[in-house]
Amino acid sequence: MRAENLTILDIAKEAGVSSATVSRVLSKHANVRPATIQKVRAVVDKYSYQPNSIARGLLQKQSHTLGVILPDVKHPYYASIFSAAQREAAGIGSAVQLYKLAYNAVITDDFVSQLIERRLDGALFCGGFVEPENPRDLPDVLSGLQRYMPIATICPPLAGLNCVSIYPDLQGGMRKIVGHLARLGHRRIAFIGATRETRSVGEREKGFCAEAERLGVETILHYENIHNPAMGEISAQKLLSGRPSGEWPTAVAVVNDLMALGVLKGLKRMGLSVPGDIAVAGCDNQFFSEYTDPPLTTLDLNAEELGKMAMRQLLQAREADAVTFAQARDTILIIRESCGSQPGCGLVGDARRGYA
Amino acid sequence: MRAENLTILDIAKEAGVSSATVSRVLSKHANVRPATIQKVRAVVDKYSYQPNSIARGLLQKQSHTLGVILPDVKHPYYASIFSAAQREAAGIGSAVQLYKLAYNAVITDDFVSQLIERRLDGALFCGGFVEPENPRDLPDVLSGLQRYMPIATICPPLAGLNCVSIYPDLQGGMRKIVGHLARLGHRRIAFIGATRETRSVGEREKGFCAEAERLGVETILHYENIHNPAMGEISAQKLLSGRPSGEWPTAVAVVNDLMALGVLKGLKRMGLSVPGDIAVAGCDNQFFSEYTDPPLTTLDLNAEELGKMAMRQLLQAREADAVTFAQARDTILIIRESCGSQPGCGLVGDARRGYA
DNA sequence: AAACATCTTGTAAAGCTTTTCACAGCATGG
DNA sequence: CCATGCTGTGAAAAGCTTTACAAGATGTTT
Repeated sequence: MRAENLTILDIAKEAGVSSATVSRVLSKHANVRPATIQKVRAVVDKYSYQPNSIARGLLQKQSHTLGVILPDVKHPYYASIFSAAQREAAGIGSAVQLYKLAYNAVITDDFVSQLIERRLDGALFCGGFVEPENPRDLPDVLSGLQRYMPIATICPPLAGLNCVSIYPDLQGGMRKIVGHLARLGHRRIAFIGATRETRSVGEREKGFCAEAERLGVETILHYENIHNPAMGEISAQKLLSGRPSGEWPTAVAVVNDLMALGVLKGLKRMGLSVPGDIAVAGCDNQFFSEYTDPPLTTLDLNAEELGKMAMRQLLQAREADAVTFAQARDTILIIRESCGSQPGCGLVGDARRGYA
Repeated sequence: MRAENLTILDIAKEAGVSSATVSRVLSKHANVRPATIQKVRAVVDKYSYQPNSIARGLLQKQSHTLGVILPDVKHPYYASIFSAAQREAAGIGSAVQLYKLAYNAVITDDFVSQLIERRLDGALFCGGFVEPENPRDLPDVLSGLQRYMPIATICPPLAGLNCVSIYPDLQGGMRKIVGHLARLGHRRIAFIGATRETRSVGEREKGFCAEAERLGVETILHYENIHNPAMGEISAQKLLSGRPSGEWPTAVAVVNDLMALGVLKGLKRMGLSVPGDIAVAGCDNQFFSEYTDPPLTTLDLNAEELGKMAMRQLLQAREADAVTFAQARDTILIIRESCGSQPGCGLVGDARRGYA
């Protein structure tokens, strides 16, 4: 367990050269005689010497480490983002660290201090804590962080903060879902959402309502403050038992697939068939969405692409000095069976998510 | 974007004290006059100075960073482990980094070098790459790493390697499943597994076969080399179409819930009902297992507990010098409906997995 | 053969903090 | 009043590497 304490000096001495030469051999090979390279290499290999990247980092003012701040890596959406971010960073030899922050947490100076102390090369924020509708002093806190490292968020741009911002076009996505349902003949559609104050839910609602109005479809909005399967089950029952069956929606658009999983179960438990009695649409296209009963029609947000792009931009932001970059990414409607089928509508697609 | 370059020296000068005093104020407060503390604090706050933990790490030979090596953080089992490890480490102010290695990869010296260069405080390995039945030089490579940092694995102890090793009692778990199925009257049970050479699959098989033999139950072993939902679907069809329907198993134990998801779909597609025609049991108790159709009877490995314990032991291993620690953790049979129900068997339990 | 360019290598500083040691000031006890 | 011990603070070293600069070696050109 005791750490080996070989330093570059030890190697240099044994090879009969200076530490500078060893360093040159180990890094760039620039202007060092082949014979010397060999000599040094031999000693390095003999002791399998590993340079200390902490010392290097201190000098170069780079930690080769990025921080990713998420509410819950067990949630498949965030897992996809994190995974993609990791791969992108690993591509240039950087590592990613996970920091967890409750979904609706306030980002405090104390939290930000952690990131600063570690002198990360960048921070990627993703979750409700970075997208409240009333930002309070959020931009201030993040601006403070930004004096030390570039930051990126996976949500629409925050007023008062110039940073990288990559996000799914949720408004457009919800319009696709409403359009799809309307085309199937639904005239009264419910939206089951969560924690209304976040932009990611707000955007959905906006797109949902806008398209519904455009098409003259009646809407019902239902909110819960947690969006997991269990709450989905409850919300389905609350939604229906709250009104006479004559006023029930004929279709439900759920804020995400996880919650939709529960909605499906809730409806089934009430003796309703999907899509026969009520159509259900989700959002996220998780790996399990293809295997629900019935298979879930959903919106693919391409979380991996979001994570990859956000990290890529973040890594580039180190170079450039102007780091304002905002981009909404398109979503894809995945039509399966939970809304009834509509062959030939031209929107069909499938992106099966795999495991290593 | 430009980094703020305030050092402890700047703070010391402005406060009219030495850097040593500032350091003392910032860390332990031991033996420094209240008036001085106040004076220093004021300056620190004024500039919101953040000490550079890289420099600290260099001196203390600690990075306050742990590495977790996984095949795929999108996989819910690994996500749970990672999440728990992160929480445990965060509890003492350490961060975790994710390193990805293909499930059946060979751990190379190059890979290990990454971890060593970063002088991590420990490494937690979890995945097929650390549990081959024929270890080749795996123990050697890991022993090399171990001279720099303690390591832990979430799999049974590897011959020739002394490290922390926390793992689910898969043998015992499979016995529970077989026992449950036998009690329900099944006399011919299939096991659908994957990548047979890994211990995690080997253990399952061993427990499966041992209990089946003990109870005089006939077994069918079926292997695929990938264990995802899609492959589950295929394997169900291969399993049945490969033999006359008179020789079909009446129950199937699947290596994990993910694959079981596909098995359920495959059986349904063949027009078979679960559990009516064939019973299905999974393994892992994922969040979605409660929401399949029918809800999946499965084995809870308590991945979070595994991750938490492994990380806890790993963190402790830094202190102690003897780091051999092996522990099999018990599993819980979660009885739902996919095997038919068996009320009053005394094994019922449920552990709903939540999201933040 | 001298002057100059190029290549190779070493010296030393820089990067930022923590910690050891020493010292000064002060109080306590004999 | 002196010896002793404690408290608070500073100077300096240590931790390990990279890099700017200088210098020596080698080769080329006139």
